[in-house]
Amino acid sequence: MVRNTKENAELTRLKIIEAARQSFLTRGVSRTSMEQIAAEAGVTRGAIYWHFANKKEIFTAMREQVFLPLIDRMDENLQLENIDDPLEQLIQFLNGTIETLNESLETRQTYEILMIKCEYVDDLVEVLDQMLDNCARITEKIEQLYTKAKEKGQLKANQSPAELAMDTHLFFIGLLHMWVKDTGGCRFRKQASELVKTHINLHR
Amino acid sequence: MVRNTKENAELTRLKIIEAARQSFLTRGVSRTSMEQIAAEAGVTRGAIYWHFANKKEIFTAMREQVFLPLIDRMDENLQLENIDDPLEQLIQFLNGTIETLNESLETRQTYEILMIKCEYVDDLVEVLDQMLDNCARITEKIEQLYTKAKEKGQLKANQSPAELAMDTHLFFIGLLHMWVKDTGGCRFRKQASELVKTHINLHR
DNA sequence: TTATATACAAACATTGTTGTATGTAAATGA
DNA sequence: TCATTTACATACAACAATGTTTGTATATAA
Repeated sequence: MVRNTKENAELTRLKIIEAARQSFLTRGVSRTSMEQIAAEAGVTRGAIYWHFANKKEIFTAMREQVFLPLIDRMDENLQLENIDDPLEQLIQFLNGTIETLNESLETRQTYEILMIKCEYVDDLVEVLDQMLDNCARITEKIEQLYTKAKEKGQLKANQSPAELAMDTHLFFIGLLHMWVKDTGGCRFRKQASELVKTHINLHR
Repeated sequence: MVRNTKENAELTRLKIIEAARQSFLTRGVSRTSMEQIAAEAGVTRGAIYWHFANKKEIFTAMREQVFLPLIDRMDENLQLENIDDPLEQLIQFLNGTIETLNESLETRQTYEILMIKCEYVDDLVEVLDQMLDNCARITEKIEQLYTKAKEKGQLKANQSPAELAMDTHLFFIGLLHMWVKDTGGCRFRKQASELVKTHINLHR
């Protein structure tokens, strides 16, 4: 059988992405060859070059598979109307990300690849820029929550929402990095959500 | 001239490391070939293979050039005797790292390579482990400082030094990452030391 | 002063990798 | 039903990279 149906074709496309993720994870993005991805997916390079122009396109597809839904989730999760406990909302948003990491293998693996199995050079620098933009958006959202919290008197005095948001955001970036690098699973992964609560409570 | 003196040989060794750093920075560690490093250093691959067994050894040498002195600095900078303002000491320690990044090009470049131009696979995973160990040591030091601060009544009540240390450490990891990724230099690099002060003051 | 080790350069052999071009059977549309 | 895409597999060409080997002029030590 040389030609598959449309559905099967989409299936092999997904198989290729999955195979790429596994290969990226064990060999790193640069050192992974198309041949290795093909072998892992049980197809030939021909199939890959049919679905993707090059390795970067597979990489992008893999990334979007995880991040497009995540961005959607963020947008709906951080609606500002009808919030009666902004700080609790913030905790749940941050811990929601941790939860996703815990529950979804592909999310976990993709984060790990993006953080420590990928070199941001040439065409991939734009990916970094996108991630920075995303970070800026998250900081804004956090700041809005802190503003609400301040209005409701949840915060200690003399703390500006902007400063708090930056502090929380940097904390969370650090936490995510340690969470991902802690592949042993002992030091950070287990207590991550506790750390989030502690952090927010420092601002109460 | 085929054979150099000892001194000149050491000089070419350094030239090779420097060339590697430049190449790693622009092409990433994996995509950098020995030939490219050689060209950048103005020597042949023969010279490189004389001084180093492979690319990983160059990488390690580059890393040690920056991190061995840095660890020394940390050890002497965080002596616990005769501290009368632990929180101020902590601020100065953290900002000292920021300062080093600002002043030393090679430190800056090495950090950037380690963070976003390097894939931690195979033999390089041990490098990650070393970095995690180092992180743990730093957290300990920070905790000791917070303990001192608590003894001196510098902290708000009901905050454990261990929790504060973890919070500060994660904050700082996040800050360093954003500092490095902020190659434009606008968003984080300029206000980094202000952010550190703000963060610590949140605990006062 | 001479033998030997040093600090490389140059050439070699092997293997890996990429993109493309070609082939082809089956699915799909008219 | 037949022409045309589609969804791949296979083969090809060209290059890139690595590690090793060999060659060699010169420091250096004895």
